[in-house]
Amino acid sequence: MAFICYSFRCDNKPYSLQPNSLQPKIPMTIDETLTYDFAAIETKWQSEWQNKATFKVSEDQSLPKYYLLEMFPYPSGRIHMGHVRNYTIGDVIARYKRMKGFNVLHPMGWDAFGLPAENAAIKHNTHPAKWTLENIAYMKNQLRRMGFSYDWDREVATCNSDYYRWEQQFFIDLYNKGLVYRKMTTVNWCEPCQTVLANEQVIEGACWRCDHKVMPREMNGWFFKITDYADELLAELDNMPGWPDKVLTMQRHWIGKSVGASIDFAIENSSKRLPIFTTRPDTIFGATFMSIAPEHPLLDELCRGTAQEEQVRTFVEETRNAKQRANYEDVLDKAGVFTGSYCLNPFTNERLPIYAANFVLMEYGTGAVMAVPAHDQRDYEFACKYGLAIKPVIQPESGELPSNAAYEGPGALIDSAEFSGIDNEAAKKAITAKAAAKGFGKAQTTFRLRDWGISRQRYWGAPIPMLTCEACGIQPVASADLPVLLPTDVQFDQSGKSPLHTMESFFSTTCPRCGGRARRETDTMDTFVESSWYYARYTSPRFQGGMVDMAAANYWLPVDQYIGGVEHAILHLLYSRFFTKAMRDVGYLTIDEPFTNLLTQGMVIKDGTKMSKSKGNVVDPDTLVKQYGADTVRLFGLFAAPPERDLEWNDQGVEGSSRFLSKLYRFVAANSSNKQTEATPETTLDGESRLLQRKTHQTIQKFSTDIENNFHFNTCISSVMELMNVLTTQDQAHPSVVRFAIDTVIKLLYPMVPHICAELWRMTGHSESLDTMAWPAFDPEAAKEDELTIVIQICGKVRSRLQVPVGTSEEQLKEMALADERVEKYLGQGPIRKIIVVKDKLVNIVV
RNA sequence: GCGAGAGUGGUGAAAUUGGUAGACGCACUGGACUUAGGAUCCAGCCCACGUGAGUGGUUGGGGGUUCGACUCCCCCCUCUCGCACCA
Repeated sequence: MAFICYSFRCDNKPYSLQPNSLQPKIPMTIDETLTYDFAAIETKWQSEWQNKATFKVSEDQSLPKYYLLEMFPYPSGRIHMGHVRNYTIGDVIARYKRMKGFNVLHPMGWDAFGLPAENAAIKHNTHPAKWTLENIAYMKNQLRRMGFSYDWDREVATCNSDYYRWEQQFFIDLYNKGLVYRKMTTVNWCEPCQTVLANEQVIEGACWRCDHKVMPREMNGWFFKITDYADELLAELDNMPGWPDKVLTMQRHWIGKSVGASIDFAIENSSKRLPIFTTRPDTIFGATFMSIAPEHPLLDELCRGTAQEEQVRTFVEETRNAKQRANYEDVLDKAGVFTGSYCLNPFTNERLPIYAANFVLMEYGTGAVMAVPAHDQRDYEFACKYGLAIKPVIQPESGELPSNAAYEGPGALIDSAEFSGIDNEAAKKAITAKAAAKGFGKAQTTFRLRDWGISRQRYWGAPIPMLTCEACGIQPVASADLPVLLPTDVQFDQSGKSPLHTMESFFSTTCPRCGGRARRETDTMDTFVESSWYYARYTSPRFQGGMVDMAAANYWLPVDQYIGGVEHAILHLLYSRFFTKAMRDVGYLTIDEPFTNLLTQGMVIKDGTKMSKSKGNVVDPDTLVKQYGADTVRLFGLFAAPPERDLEWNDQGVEGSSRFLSKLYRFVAANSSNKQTEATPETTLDGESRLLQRKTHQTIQKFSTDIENNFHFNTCISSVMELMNVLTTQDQAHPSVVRFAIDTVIKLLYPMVPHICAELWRMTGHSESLDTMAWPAFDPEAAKEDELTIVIQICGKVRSRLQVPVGTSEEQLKEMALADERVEKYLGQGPIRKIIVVKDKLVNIVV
């Protein structure tokens, strides 16, 4: 093939061809036709994709479907490198799956409700809707500029009433099913955000959004009964091989199932009973006292009139203050106080003093714990501090009981009446059974998971479709009255308090049941409610008959591949799983789980830490795209690290990617006259032609394997770089082989860098669209090596190498190895003990 | 404290079932072409010794299994993430 050489000079005069070996193999140019003008190319193809609606999809029963989804962004103003990485990974998969013959759903939308909009509105004296919509317009343009292949016809913005009205309907559906309830309880309050947070939104004791310490507060709020699904949410995790173990583990832990028993202890001189939950009913004969939470509702009654009453009240007050002061990491020293009352162990009738203890949590179990200091470390420490009895009832199989700690391991029961001698696991069942038979206990499973509190005291969210009638009490809004529109004519004050709370035109309404005066709920829903079902809405985003059109949902769902940050391992991913199950039970969906495969991509970091404005290490995608083009930015993000790992941003690395694309462009452009040649390789080839042909097929194989194997795009790209290195140096190869190699490179790289590939595809004379091209297949025969390098080891150390034809027998290899000069040199001393031959790999001679 | 994951050149990272450690990049060094080079091309590039051929060492540290270990087992160190007295 001929190489055209131009110099890259300001005067633009080509220099003459030089015959020496230093002659550039790749032409350099600023000639208009050969310059990689990424800006023009990218704009051109983006317009074409948009004008031709290339990525618009519909339900086509004749094709296998593939639903690819990336976590939709919050329209904060501009996209950041994390978005770019997330969406690039997704786009590669979407384009790749299309080439593999799938009908690919690849939608995009906006998680558009939320606090930043409201705060920005207060600060700039504008409206959250305006701020949000402007951000969406800007960011959408940024995404277009990246060349992502979305079906924009399915775009969804959750702040649109067309979206949230169905969420309100669903809220009512859940209310009617008893899966929504209202209660007064201690909630997590974030003062700067002026709102309540769900447990999942409290990270290390602080607000997930503003990082401010969360304080307890007594409040009324609406709850989703996610705990009704705790068992299913947990059990299904065992059946989700497409999710990373890390996420499965985190969810298991969060749901936190404990199997045990609840047992009622009678209170002395009272008709009331004190129920406890324990995972160790086998140790009940070792209970020597009772611990209850300072917030326990019976505490007041237990201490009233006793000598200890004053002390108890002081203790409760002090504990509350200490908890408020404490930091997340602090474990308070165990402390407690005798209440003055006793309860009775139902198995022994022993009197157990009841203590209020600061380490007992009211939110878990029953808020009361039977204390077995011999077999629980916390109780042990407490007993030591207050001089309470320690009574061992489990004997370890071997060895003695520890003298200065609780023994929490297995063993046989001792001093436990008729259960003595029984293995403790068997005793758990036997003791629970007896308690149940006698009517003072039962087997019980307790979860760590709490119900999801979704009331938010802010404005910019979906109104909760409930009201309180003066006569009928709490009522859902009538379906016919939906949506409950979020009013737009509102005035904000600097405090952040929601204008809805004082807006009579909004909250003043009538009861759908009796027509009397009623007050609307003025809290709005947690924005995580919107993101818990958007993936379902994308299947039929304009459907006016409900949340989803079931036919479309049945075709597309579940999501085949979901991609997003691991920070949502619990929050969003747990809520979405719950929503899918609840939607199924209401009758909107038929699936059990929303996301078959989950890819949690790593963070984009720079200088060792996550990019953030406060650290001043952010890289702006716009600047990069302007400087290098979208394809280069995409390529670098894919090449620098595998998707699940953190990506260290490196400006010089971006240069490298840019260089590679320029080189590719120049090379293909220089060879684009090679149009007439058939793109099929000839059957018998030799020399450089054979070498290039083999490398091409090997690259298809390697690339296809790596993309299927956890989307390891970084090694995919290196394999194409290797092919390019061969392609640009083997200038004696037959034009048809070169042509085939070039076509292959373009097809392989297309999902990653679609603009340049589309351009080169056309430049090389193809009339069909690359967007609908099939993924290249490789010929295993053509990929086969003729010769192999066999390593010769002596005692495991590499001493020599042999070039042999493929298929050389083990015997031959052995002979050749022993005949090798370099081997002889090493075999001077000692007899050969053994020779290990690994076919096509190595010969190891042990002396 | 409990749970999960990770430690490989100057650097980002590669290494089928245990079988040539460091592919592919970046940075760096030398050279070519140049008025110039931040473009492009050629070459070198794990460490130590040696002009060289070569020799020895090297995947956080220490042991083990094996003909052979980045890979498997045990102990230790460091880092990251999740959980936070869950009875």
